[in-house]
Amino acid sequence: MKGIHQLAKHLEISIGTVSRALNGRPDVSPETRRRVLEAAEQFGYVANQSGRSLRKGATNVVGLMIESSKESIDNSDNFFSGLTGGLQTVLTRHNLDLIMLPCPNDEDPLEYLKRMVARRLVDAMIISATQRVDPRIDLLIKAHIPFVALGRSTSGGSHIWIDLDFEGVAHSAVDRLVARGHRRIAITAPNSDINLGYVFVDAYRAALERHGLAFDPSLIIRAPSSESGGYQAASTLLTLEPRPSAIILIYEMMAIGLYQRLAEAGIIPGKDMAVIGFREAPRSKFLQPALTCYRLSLHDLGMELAETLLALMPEHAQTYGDHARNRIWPLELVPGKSDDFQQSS
Amino acid sequence: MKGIHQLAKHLEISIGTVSRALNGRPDVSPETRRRVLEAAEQFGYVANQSGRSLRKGATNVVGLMIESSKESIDNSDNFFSGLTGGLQTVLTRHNLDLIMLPCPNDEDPLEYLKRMVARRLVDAMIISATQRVDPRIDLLIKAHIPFVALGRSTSGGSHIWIDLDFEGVAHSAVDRLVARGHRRIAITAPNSDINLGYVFVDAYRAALERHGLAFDPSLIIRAPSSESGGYQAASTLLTLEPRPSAIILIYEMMAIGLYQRLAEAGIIPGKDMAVIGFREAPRSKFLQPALTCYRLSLHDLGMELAETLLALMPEHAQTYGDHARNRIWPLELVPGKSDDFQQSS
DNA sequence: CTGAAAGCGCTTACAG
DNA sequence: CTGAAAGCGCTTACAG
Repeated sequence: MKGIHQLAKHLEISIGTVSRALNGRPDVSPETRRRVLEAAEQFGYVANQSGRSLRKGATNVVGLMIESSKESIDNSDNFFSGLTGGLQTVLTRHNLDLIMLPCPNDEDPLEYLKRMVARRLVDAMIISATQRVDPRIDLLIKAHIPFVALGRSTSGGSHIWIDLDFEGVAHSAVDRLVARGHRRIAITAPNSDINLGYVFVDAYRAALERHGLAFDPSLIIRAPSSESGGYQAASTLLTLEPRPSAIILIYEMMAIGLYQRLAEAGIIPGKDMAVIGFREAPRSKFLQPALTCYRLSLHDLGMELAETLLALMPEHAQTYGDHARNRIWPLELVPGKSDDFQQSS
Repeated sequence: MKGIHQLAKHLEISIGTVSRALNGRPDVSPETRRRVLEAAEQFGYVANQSGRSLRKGATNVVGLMIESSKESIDNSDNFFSGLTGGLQTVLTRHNLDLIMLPCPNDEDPLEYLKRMVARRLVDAMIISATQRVDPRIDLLIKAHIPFVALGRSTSGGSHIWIDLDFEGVAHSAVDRLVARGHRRIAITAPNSDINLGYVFVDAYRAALERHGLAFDPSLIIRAPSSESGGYQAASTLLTLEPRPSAIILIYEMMAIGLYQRLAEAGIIPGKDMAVIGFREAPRSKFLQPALTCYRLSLHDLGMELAETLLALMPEHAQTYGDHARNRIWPLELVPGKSDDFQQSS
């Protein structure tokens, strides 16, 4: 005999009463509850999740899908460990556990997600690194699984998402550079179909237009979102004629490789070339000169993400109902020295 | 009606036969199997994990516990995304899924693990960042959960672990520096109770002894295992009298902050100070001068970890039985320029 | 080769 | 306030 039966037998009461006591039901005498709680603690009894889930039709687990094959994640500077902290702060309050579901590199993300959803391992889901066209969204909608997409997409439509304010960053960066006299401003863009690439490029274009600057497609430098990608991007940058006087990066780690490649060419960021990075990362502050970049609280973003997800879960909808909306997450400028370079035109 | 019943009804056969067909049992006619597989594919049917787990007494899920509060992990250069790839390569072959279990910062890791184990969310477990005294190990032994510890510990005893070859690195680094004439060699050590700190310091000490060099406790610089920790460590280093001519880092990201702090003091690694880093990281190669460090394949380590774990799981023990042993994982020297500095004594 | 039935460990109406 | 019983969705002896 094991599990709840064993505990019930030891206490000489029924398993129903044990269950009720453990689950905080009101219809249990204080004395019985005390005995049950005490015995459970003593024996380290915790309800078997499978039995519980099967009966309740819910797992009390929220999944965060991670695609480690996506370089944007593989290299991201602990984006997820920041995020999970915030998520858990909120989820824990409701006895929900967070698990991370890493999609194997050699498995199709859609198939992986399909499998996870069908198995009912989790009650709700967060997906990230949304693609321009992302069938995962259609799948989750069809499966009626509560979910929030971290990142916009052209897929889906009525689903809920939270995304970083790429437009705000693009406009802020372009404004800053234009104010310093720059007119040939390059940007990097991911060479994948990740949606943020489109958003960023479009916003950059709009910002240029606002300043009456012509859009030159050759100034969009496609490169992997990694340190090496930054190195590659700098190499490309150096071949452009006439050479741009400024560059905006879309991804935090690129600055590291870019600085290196520029140094090799004898070009000093902030002196000979204006550089604006993307998200502020622990590494950023050790770049010389300090990188101008944008700050966001991953913990707060994680909390918001959790609250938004809860708003979509029937059981918690009333508490978090007002969070069930799309949201653009702001980033705050952190001025550095890397864009000090003034262009005399 | 849902799940297997729905599928069985549609096919006009019993749920038992559907289950047998889906699970690849031999006692199903080829024609029936074909029909079942086809219908399952069409309807996207996948067995509910809770029902399955409850009946089988196994979840087919392996957990990897992550403590994001541990700075050694929080800052580690995507250590885990490398590892999970290797783990999944092996686990997928046996239809086991890997989930990552991030312990919330504000929860006691032991309590968290206890809860996860009691709930029977996973069949087996990998724990990492083992402490000198690590009650998680005793817990897992007592619970009879198959597990592998990534890292040694004084806890437990008969349990299975895999650990990096910190001794090998310490000896190799000291040998290299001594050969270049260095006699005052500092090392960094974590300021937590993580076991690798003890192993590393002991090996460093033994290596010094081997060369007839005196051990000076003031040359052990305690600092957080992060970029900032490297900065702090360099600050401490600069205050030591007489100043050490070489330093060995225990953690890959420290080099970044250390380089910065040394630069501020006008000290060039490889020229005025010999520096040897620990694990080779994507960032390392963008350090100037190139950091001498040690390489390991996280993917291979992940695979070995998975094979070792499988050896401990009753169902797979016969296939992987010979993997059920402790293992020191080797690292390979990657010579850079950061320790070129010769000390004329 | 297939079906009917038991039972994995829980939670929750229902009856008392 | 408590107990007895049903049933969540599966898998697997068992019988035929």
